[in-house]
Amino acid sequence: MRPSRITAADVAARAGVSQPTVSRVFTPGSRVSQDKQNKVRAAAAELGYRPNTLARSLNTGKSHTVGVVVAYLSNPFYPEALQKFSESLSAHGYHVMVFFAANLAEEVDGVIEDLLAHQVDGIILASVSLSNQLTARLRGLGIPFVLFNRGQDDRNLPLVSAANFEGGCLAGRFLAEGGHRHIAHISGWQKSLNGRERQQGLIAGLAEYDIQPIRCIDSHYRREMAIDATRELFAAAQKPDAIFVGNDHMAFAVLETLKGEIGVRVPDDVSVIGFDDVEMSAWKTFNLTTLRQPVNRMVAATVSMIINMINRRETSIRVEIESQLMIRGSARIPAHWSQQKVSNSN
Amino acid sequence: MRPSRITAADVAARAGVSQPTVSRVFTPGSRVSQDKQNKVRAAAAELGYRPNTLARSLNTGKSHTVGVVVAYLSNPFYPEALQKFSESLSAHGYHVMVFFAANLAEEVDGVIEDLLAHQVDGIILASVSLSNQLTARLRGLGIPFVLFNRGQDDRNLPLVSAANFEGGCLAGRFLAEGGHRHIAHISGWQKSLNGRERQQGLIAGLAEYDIQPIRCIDSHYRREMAIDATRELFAAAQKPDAIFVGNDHMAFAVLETLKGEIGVRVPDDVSVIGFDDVEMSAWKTFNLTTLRQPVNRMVAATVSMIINMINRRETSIRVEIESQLMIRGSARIPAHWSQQKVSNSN
DNA sequence: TCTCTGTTTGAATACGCATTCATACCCGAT
DNA sequence: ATCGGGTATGAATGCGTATTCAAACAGAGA
Repeated sequence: MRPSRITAADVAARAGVSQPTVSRVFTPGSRVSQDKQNKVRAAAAELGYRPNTLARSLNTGKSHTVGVVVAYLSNPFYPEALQKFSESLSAHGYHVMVFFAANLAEEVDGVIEDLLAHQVDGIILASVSLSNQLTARLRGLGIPFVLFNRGQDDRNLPLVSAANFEGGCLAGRFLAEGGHRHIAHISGWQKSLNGRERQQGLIAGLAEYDIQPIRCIDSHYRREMAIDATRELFAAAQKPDAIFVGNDHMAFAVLETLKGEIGVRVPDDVSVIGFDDVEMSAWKTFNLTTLRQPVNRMVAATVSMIINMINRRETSIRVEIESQLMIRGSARIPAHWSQQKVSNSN
Repeated sequence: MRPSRITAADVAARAGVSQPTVSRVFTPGSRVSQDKQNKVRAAAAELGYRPNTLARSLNTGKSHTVGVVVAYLSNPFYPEALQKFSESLSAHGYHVMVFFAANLAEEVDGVIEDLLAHQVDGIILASVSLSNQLTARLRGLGIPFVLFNRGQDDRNLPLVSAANFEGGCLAGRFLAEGGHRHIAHISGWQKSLNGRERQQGLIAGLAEYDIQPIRCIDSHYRREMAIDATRELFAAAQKPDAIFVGNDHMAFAVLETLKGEIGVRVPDDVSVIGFDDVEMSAWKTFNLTTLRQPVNRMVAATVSMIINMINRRETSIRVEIESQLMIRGSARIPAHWSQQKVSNSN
């Protein structure tokens, strides 16, 4: 009644060979005479045999499984990334075990323990932070992990992210050159490196024009908080003429609030710039000018990094991918900034 | 250098007991004297021991892993569902292995083979169809599976879905009573049962008022096709005064096209109703009247169904969950239809 | 014909744990 | 003191595969 009743031994008996021979037929790299190989394959096909991955993993010590931990999926950037992770890892012969963990340290730790018990070969942490204790533990166990889109203070941790600081700079310059002078920032979580770097980038970019942001509000990458922040900005005496938002997900909420509730025009009265360039940003409804995080490239880099680490091969440990400004309609376009092309090799 | 160097035998040695005793300590249901139990737990803690799930699975025959196959994540209904699946299954002690498979039969088959090799205990197919050959195979192997939100012609397959026909009816009645007479349908994929049932429901609902839809266009649940369909509808002589759209994801595209491109007002000129009630539907930008598919309840039903099947317990095989009309602002509200409450137990 | 490489192959074993089975043990009842 | 019934424990075994290791074999060169 159990699945996979038929074992290598069954196939061996049917094919008139030994079990190890069957094993070798299904193990790339092993040599078996063409004759026996045919017999084995025939017998396997007739019986519907598939090698039991669990047993295989048990004595190779490699599960060919990668754990992907993600905080949440309501920001559409992560579904996009998750799907690409799965597809890319599958193409490399790895299976994906997904876990969700909000950024509570205990929760993450529990999930990691779970993954360890499952003997995953590697772990990808998408937008999830790791306690120092846990990174030490993982290192001690020699199990590779990569942070995706979420740096930490420890600059030695393997990381793939966009060039957040430069992106922030770019946003700042673009807004400054667009003639804005009262620029606010609805920032990503300031306890995440991403959030801080983008903010610092904005400040640096504006500083080149001797501008300081009129206000920076930490909205934790959360939609509701971004809405509140928007209201707050426009309740103040000095209202902004531009808002740089920590990610697209919040930027949508900001746009909505500006147009639907506050009643200002975008970009005529207020310019808005986001960060991520998720698919929705290009929708006519939002038409959001934003800094692209090239998901495909980021995922590819992460996957190749983790696979290299699993195989104990040399690999770069930190990859920062240039983020490109996608100029659309939500922010005034400075005269001499040409509309940049959308790269197809995102 | 390998992960999880320490085994039950190591712990046993350290605690001065036998390996089976260690095993029993970590196997709920087994009895061990309090004395040894303490010693074992202490030793395990000191050594950082975790039972190796692979080895455990190998001889229990249960991997405590469920495969979740999903077609794509660009429709936000699926990320929501996926996250809930993962959380719910985790809470029940199961791990989730995700796979993506477009609806090409070969692709799905390959993925399933992969899952079988991994000895998953059960499979959830979210919006993915199964070839007859494959369902037979799975049945033969005795491995449970449940179709989620995607029925097939074979009415004996385990399925959880919303009441699509009734939902379609409801949409039809609501539009008819709202005074619309030129009602079009931008439908979901007509090769999926969902898509057909919703359409048939609409037709039946309208029939009660002696109305026939002026047009039904199959847009395959695809955004771009929905946009084209919208254009097509308004290029015709007889333009619709209401559109029922096969899911929210397409409805957003329809709204966008109506307002931004065709230049009609919603709901003044045209009413729009969607299906799903994804989170975005409640955003002020869309404010979409739609038929709710209660994700939480659907996921809970699916999970309990699959777990019952895994444990060879009695379980209902088909669950159809009532879909509730969420009245918002994208469709004219008939006089005597009261604003329905949003159930919190979604 | 004989020896010597090089290739196939099977017997034995290990991977880490759960599970039978039999033994040792304990306490109360006789 | 003896016995019975229940519990706690360890030795042995098996899950399905990959991997030594040695034996069997084939062919080449002498």
